[in-house]
Amino acid sequence: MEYTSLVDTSLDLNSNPKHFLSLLPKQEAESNSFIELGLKLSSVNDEAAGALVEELNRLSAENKRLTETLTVMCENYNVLQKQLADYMNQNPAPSDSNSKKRKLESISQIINNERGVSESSSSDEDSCKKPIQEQQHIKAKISRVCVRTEASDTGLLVKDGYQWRKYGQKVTRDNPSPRAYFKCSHAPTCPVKKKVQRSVEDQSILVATYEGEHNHPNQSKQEQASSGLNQRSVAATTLGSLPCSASLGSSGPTITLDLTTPPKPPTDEAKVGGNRRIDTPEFQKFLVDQMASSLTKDPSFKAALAAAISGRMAQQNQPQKW
DNA sequence: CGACTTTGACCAGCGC
DNA sequence: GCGCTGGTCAAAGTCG
Repeated sequence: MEYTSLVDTSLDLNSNPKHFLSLLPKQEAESNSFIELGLKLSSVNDEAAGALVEELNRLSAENKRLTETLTVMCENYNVLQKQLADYMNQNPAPSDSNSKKRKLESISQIINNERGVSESSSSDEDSCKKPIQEQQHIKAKISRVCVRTEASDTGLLVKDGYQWRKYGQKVTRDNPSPRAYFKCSHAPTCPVKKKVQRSVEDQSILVATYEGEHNHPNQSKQEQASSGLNQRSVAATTLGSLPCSASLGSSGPTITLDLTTPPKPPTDEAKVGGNRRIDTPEFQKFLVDQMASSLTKDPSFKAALAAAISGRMAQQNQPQKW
């Protein structure tokens, strides 16, 4: 079982447009830009387009670097898991069957820790740990999300679009920061629970552990969709409202890495309040960052772009009209 | 006044 | 069996 084979570490569809341009005939690729990939940005002036391309190139480079980092982490994970499997073989667990809840938790925590900090895991990730879980049954879907917050932000709030009701707080032994316990309060029957605690290594990172699956739609998305916003703008507005860099993977089946930390606008003034200086180059760059970040996270955008590209490639075989 | 948060008490699992 | 620990409950407090 290769962990790396289960994780798509590439986001090159959105962050490496050159890769797809290379799939096209050379002359076409040379004349093509991201604008011509169906994004209809023709109304944007050349300067803005150049900035966008430059930004995409920058994101591409960053993505590549982070992908390499993740690959190394995955390799380390595989090595550790192999060692763990060897250890388990040499020291078979006693057959007392009372599911060792805490033992399992500590094992998975070790594994998670070895896999890096800013990583969210999901049920698919759990399949990577099958040798362990085949021995120990896990009923609830457990996922972990790491969220970087402002250093000054001392709260334990992770904005993920759901409504949570805090029902407890504890100081745990292995971490001086208190752990907060939340239940999903949107639907009374929703069994999802969430634990939020600051990372031991980096106090600015909130580690949220989700247990279970929501049996209702995400409220914020629902509301915004019903108010006429499409998902892409929802993502943009959500990200824009977040004071942090978030890796959300609570409900999706895939591991989600936030490879582009949403940059803060150059001034708070540009970000909040009615005195918004939206015409400043800094704020426009911020918006570009936000949009690029949103687009890279949007699966539907990926699908649409893939469809556009494949459609475009299909057109290659026919007389070109554009 | 209802919803939410806080916080001490309680309970169950686990190791010794 | 006992103590430690994590998780949950529920009454009291807070807020809009």
